[in-house]
Amino acid sequence: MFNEQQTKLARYTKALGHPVRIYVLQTLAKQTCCYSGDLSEVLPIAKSTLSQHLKELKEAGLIQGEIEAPRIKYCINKASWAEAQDLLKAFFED
Amino acid sequence: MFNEQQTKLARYTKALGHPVRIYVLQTLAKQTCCYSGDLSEVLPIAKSTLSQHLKELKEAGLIQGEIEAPRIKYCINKASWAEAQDLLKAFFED
DNA sequence: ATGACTGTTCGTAAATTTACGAACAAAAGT
DNA sequence: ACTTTTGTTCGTAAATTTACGAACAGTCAT
Repeated sequence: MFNEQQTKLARYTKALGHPVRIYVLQTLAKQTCCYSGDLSEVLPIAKSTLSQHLKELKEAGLIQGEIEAPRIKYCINKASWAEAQDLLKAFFED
Repeated sequence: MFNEQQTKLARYTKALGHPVRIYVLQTLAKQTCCYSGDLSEVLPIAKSTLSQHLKELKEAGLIQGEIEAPRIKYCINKASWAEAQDLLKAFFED
């Protein structure tokens, strides 16, 4: 029923659909990358909850985590980020 | 904790986060407007489910319904549509 | 007034989301 | 070895989302 673009767009926007995840993505997009702990210090939620949000963003493909023991450095996944941007651009340009 | 823009962006993207709602918005953005029945004929979901999705889009401000008895004509809410577009543009332009 | 048509609302159920603290795991430093 | 640091996973609970059919509520035509 739905084409690839519609499905992808829904997946990306769903991942964006929470203030915490918007904040995380803005932070990662501005500065290159950051650690989970950096976010945890600022955000008014439990570490475990943040971890869940990061997992969702990871599963949507928007971010990726690199191990930098004992921490994990999270960065934007530039390819997916660009794809989401393109899909949204096309979406609004109808 | 979150500013107005982040909250709004999350609200808009959350409303976009479902294939049915993406489809509806694309349809409304392409053609000027359409009736619930037109969508219902095409979409593989119950009328009542469609009605719920339309309600969500309405509550997010993205669409509006005009009574054209006995039907309801749904259209994009251009102001909110433009706002969502601007917020997303700014979001990706960081 | 009685049907036919359109779309919403209600009641319900299953799945998902959001959130927390506690427990756990991996790696580094002591 | 043991402790500290970092972050995930587990267990759980409450709220929300998605979906359906049935019932309802307007409006128009007969």
